[in-house]
Amino acid sequence: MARGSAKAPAAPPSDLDARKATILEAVVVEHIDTAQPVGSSAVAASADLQVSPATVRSEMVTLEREGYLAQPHTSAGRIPTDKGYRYFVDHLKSGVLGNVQQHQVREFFANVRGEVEDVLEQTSTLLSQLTSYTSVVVGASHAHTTILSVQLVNLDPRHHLLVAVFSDGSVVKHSVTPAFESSHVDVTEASRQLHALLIGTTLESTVQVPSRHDNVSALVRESVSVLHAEKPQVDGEKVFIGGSSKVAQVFDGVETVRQVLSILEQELLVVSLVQDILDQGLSVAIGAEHGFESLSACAVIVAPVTVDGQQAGAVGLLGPTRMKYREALAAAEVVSQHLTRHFAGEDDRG
Amino acid sequence: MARGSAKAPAAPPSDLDARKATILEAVVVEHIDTAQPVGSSAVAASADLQVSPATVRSEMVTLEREGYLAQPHTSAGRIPTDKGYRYFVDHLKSGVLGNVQQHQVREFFANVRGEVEDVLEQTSTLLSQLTSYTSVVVGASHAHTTILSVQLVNLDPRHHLLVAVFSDGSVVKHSVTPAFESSHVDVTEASRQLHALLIGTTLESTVQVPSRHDNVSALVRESVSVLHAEKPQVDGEKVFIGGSSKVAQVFDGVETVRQVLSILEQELLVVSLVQDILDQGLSVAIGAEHGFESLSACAVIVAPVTVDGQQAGAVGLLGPTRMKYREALAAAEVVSQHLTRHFAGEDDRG
DNA sequence: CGTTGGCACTCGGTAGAATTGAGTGCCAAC
DNA sequence: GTTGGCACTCAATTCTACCGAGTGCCAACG
Repeated sequence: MARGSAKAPAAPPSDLDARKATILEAVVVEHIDTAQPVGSSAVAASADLQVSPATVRSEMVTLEREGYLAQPHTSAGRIPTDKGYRYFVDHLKSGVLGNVQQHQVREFFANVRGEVEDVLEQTSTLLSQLTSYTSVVVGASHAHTTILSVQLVNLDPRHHLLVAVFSDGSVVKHSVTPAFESSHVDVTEASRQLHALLIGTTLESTVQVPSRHDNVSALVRESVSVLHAEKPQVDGEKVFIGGSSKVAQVFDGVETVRQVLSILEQELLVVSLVQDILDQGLSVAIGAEHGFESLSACAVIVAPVTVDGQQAGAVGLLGPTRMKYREALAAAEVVSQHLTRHFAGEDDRG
Repeated sequence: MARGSAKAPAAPPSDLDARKATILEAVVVEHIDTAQPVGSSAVAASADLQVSPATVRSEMVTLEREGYLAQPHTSAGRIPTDKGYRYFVDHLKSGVLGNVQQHQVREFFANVRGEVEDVLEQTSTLLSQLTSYTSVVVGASHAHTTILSVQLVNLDPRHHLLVAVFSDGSVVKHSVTPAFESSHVDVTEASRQLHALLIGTTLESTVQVPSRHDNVSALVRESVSVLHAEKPQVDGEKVFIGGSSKVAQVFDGVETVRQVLSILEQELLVVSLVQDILDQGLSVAIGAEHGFESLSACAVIVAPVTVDGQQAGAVGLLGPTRMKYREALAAAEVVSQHLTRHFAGEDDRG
């Protein structure tokens, strides 16, 4: 913004005139870099607007009154508020990844192979290394994928294992422990029936379960219900968190570190955090924009990963509100695209 | 030690006389409690030995000379060295868990159900809550368990999924992506052959793979090799880490926190750390006793979990060298026993 | 001889005072 | 509207003094 030689006063979509915008940007950039309050003279020097510190100062009072900047105390420089960061991010020209990092990403995706889970896990590590922030990779739900294979395996007379394979290559296992004992033959038969019953269905489709009262039917009923109960529980979503040690470098204050780690421990929270942000149509959530009280010192960047046009997962980055948005956004963007392409490629490779 | 009315000078297995031992113990206890250097008068007051601070002091110089204690600086109290902690731990009468916590553990194991992985994960959370330290639960390797079921599922013509179920209820999946395309029929046949070939074997046993050159045989060969390659890779060991946020509370110094988290991120390291300690026959590793440079500020407590007398996993706790050994040891002990019993119970429940 | 009280000494931690300096707000002048 | 000048503010730094916990040493004591 205001970087180009904008001649028309065609103000940016928001309500700041060009000069205020430039000043705000300068403050944000500088503060992200130094973590210090930034003063008028620094702004006057850095930005290419040819005005004196005094002028900058008077603009700053306005910016402060309007909530974009704050002063830790009188006689200190200004720091951006969450609103200030928000403006900055909204008006950010999408950055480009550094060459080294671009190379690193390409390298990674050229060589990565193996199970989806492994890829996602490694991706989270990659993303964290790229950015020095903690990364989050949320794996796709397989709610919509069809079942390719179901099998009931007999562990012991009243202890069986239901194993289902989905068309996206994911495997779900669940124990089935009915109150009655079953013979090997019964289990095999149940397995056969389950196979016939469930192949080609999704976890969302309803199936006609047998209502007879023999052991085999009971096994089948229990298996089906166990399998379908799986869905709302985890929705098949896996979370991979990379670089949680970065939290300790990037935040100051033990208490903040503890709180952030504590959230990261709870995978369900992380999933819903990421999903919330995506649902809001955002790619960045700053401070209180996500509903998490204890993450108010954080900014979260997310980028969806799509398969067949459907959102099937996401990558995210978590850092302090003064994180390097340009780089981090670029990294998340690039990685999510590569990931999307990776899965697409995998699907039609055969 | 020295707590009981020991009449004989039957010294403890190590080389400290009773009074030195008492003093050392007092210093350790106090320092664990307060995190401060402890002085001679404090020791004289706390321990039930009826001597003056001066005497304590003169003993302390000896203890320091012998490497059990250290002084942060002149005119400060003493701090235990790793050797001091070691002595303390070696002579620790095994403590008992608090009532509340005992109850909590019993409650937990009475109600816990579900897949092994879930149990282990929840156990790690439990253990961390019990102790306020970060916990580690290492899941059993299934190298020795037999294969109950093998299946090759056709995802697309050159993309298949090998799913194996083991007698311990674990499931392994692995993609098989041969260079050639295979029909559905071929895959089904290969699946059938694999089943016949592998059922009842372990990952360690060698099997006679067909040497013919048709597609099906090739599929079978590739599947078998892929499955057996699984073994050394991960050895089926899963790691669950609970309460990593505790790291931030329990250690001081951002750098330490970062280093510890950084280690915890690398699951393989954690596994080998735990295994190393167990292999040494220890239940506690203090400071440099485990080989990990960056964990020199830590103590690690481990307790094996056995199934059928075989070590099949372990639980662990990670804290600062000045951790509450008695409680933590008791917690690890109790939880590992419960876990052992849990798995035993599960096995013969049917 | 081991134990003890006494005592001088050390040195980190704290509290207060003085100082510095970055940065502001205001204002008069351009 | 912009600017230089200027008085003012206040966190951070430095310095000083001092306190006191704790030590090491020693002479005396049973």
